[in-house]
Amino acid sequence: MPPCSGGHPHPAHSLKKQPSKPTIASRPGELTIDLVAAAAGVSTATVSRFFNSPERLRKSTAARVQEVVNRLGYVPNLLAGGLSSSRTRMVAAVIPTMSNSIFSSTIQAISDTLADQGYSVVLGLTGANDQHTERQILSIIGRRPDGIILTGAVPSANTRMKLKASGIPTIETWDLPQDPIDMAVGFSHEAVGRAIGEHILRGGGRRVFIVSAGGVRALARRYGVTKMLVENGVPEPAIATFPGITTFGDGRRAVAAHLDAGGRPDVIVCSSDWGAHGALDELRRRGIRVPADVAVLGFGDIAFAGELDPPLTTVKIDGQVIGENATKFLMKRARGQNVRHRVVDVGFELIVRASG
Amino acid sequence: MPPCSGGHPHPAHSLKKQPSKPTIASRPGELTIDLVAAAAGVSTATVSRFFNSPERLRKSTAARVQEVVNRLGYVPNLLAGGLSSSRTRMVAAVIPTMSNSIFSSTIQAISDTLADQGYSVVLGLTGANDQHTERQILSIIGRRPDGIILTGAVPSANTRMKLKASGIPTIETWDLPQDPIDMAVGFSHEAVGRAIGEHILRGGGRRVFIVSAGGVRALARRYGVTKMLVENGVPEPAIATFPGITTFGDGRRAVAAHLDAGGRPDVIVCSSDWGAHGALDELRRRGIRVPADVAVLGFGDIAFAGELDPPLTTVKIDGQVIGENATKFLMKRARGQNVRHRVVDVGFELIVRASG
DNA sequence: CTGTTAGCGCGTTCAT
DNA sequence: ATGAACGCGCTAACAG
Repeated sequence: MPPCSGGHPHPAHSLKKQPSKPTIASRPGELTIDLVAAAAGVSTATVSRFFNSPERLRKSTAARVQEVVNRLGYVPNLLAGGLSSSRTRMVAAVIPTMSNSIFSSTIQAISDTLADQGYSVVLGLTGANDQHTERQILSIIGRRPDGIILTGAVPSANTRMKLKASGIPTIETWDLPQDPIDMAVGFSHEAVGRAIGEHILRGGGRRVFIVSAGGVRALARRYGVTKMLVENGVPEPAIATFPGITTFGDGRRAVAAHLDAGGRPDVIVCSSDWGAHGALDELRRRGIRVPADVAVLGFGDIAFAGELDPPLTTVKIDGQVIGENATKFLMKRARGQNVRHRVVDVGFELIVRASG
Repeated sequence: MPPCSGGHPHPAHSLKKQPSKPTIASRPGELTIDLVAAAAGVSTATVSRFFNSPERLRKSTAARVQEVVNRLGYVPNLLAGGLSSSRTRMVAAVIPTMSNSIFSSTIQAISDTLADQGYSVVLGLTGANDQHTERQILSIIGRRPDGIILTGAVPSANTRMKLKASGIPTIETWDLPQDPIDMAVGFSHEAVGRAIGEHILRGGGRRVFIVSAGGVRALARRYGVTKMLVENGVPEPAIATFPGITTFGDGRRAVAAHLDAGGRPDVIVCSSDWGAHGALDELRRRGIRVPADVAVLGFGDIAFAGELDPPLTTVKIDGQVIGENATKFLMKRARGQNVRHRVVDVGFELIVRASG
């Protein structure tokens, strides 16, 4: 290490009291709009317009700016832009986890629709049991996104208030809350449950076994199924619950345990296709035929649900449509337009295949 | 609607020329640090310190600020904070897609490790074929994150330059680039291929069929396998390639087509466990025994690889460890420390199960 | 331990 | 069609 590596080693003897040799907070080399403007021989406003409303520049001016921007490799600081304009071109997506999330199609659709318009997605992962929802949402509000999309996470009353107070357009998805924070795009989980119940009734099933996740959404579906069955004289289903998403292993082990304990179901309802997949697998190993001996129903219509053996009967939710609707809401709001119908029911589809 | 709802309904008759009744860019109700400071009877700096270095405040002062913050529901504007401090407390994660991505464990780990420290993750989805990598990365650079983590995406030479020029710490993951942009955490795909090749040699396989994705990583693995086999007198494998991730359906159909075309492999190597899963399924339908008639190998060790029938032999990468190492790098850099070994090989593990 | 003050880089009036 | 100047909300010296 050299004893003296350049710069001003002895600032102590600087003359007088320089009123403001300002502290350099940013990296020294940082390229700013002023530098670009100077290099192009225009004002900063012109460079700003070049990026935000190029149509208002004379062609020749735009070309000149373009050239300098390319040559210098200037990338506008969106932080500063956002602070100045209070439009950050960010939307926040709050989901429980990354892993085999049923919500990935929604996030993907949001990102895809918004990327063209220069928007980015900030992720808020709350954990399977929503332990960290409040913290994540606070941190997100601090970033002042142009919109917040909640999917899967169920905010506490306190958090809901903070969201409302923030004034940030908020969209709850994958559900139809009784009292929306702001806007909502989803479907009724209870209605899904009822549809499954009706399907079971049509098939004449009577000994129903439900493998379910623990959240409020899965609970609503369970409730729909059970209500429909009980109201029609079918005995109340047996239930196994798991925290978080029902996995392949969960489905397999739940079925194994139930059978080993003497259960003889004629219908197995799983709260995810993963669980149903595991159930199918366990049944096959035991030589129990599907659907001859027992029907198996899933939820989600994952990519290969139709390619399983036998193909899986399940409920399909169009996560992409949910995402697209959510961004439509956001874009409207961004344009200052008022959204009339603040709740959209995208429905669902019971896809009957060979498994039940 | 009341005809006149307060405020200054007739600003036209304001006296003289107010030098600057500044335009209100932000929402009128926006709560700022100054308002909080005033309400607490302290200076803005004190409120700032309350959030960023509370230990430097007298307990009683902190309590007073705390009370006001709670009562008013103040959430600091991280945009302004980031602009001022040039630390945004954001890290960007660039990945191809959300859906059944092998990288989700890495992103999850990054988010989990960083959430405590107030960091958020911005997502850059580039598409399966990296069409939009450049645009996404530019938009990300504009947000001045404290770090950029590249996983799966393979930036063009041009984009690599922009990343370098940006001065933002950048970590390439899930690979060991010959010429890293900055830092890297990953493993050698070619080495994985060689390990698979060795495993095949040990098992005596000679008619190998490879179902592979199209990207450069999968290509490297394929190359490793092929080289190892050919160097040891095994005929060059047959190959079927698919763009993007190899899915369940891809695996199933590739195997079906290969068999229908007269292929009689004794080893099937898939570039994802999904593909291997599909292959297993197709083989079972055709009454071909695994591993007696043909061995099946996967890649990724997805959650239920060990629960398939038969359990799947595959290569396990610890995506979580990759994510943790990446954030370690970033945190070191954030503290201004220099990172000594800028490339970490996390290795991989060949997990031999019953399928081959 | 606390207050004062000068920018951070940009969008946005308001002139011209 | 372009320029000048202010301030978005906050952090970081520095002074006390």
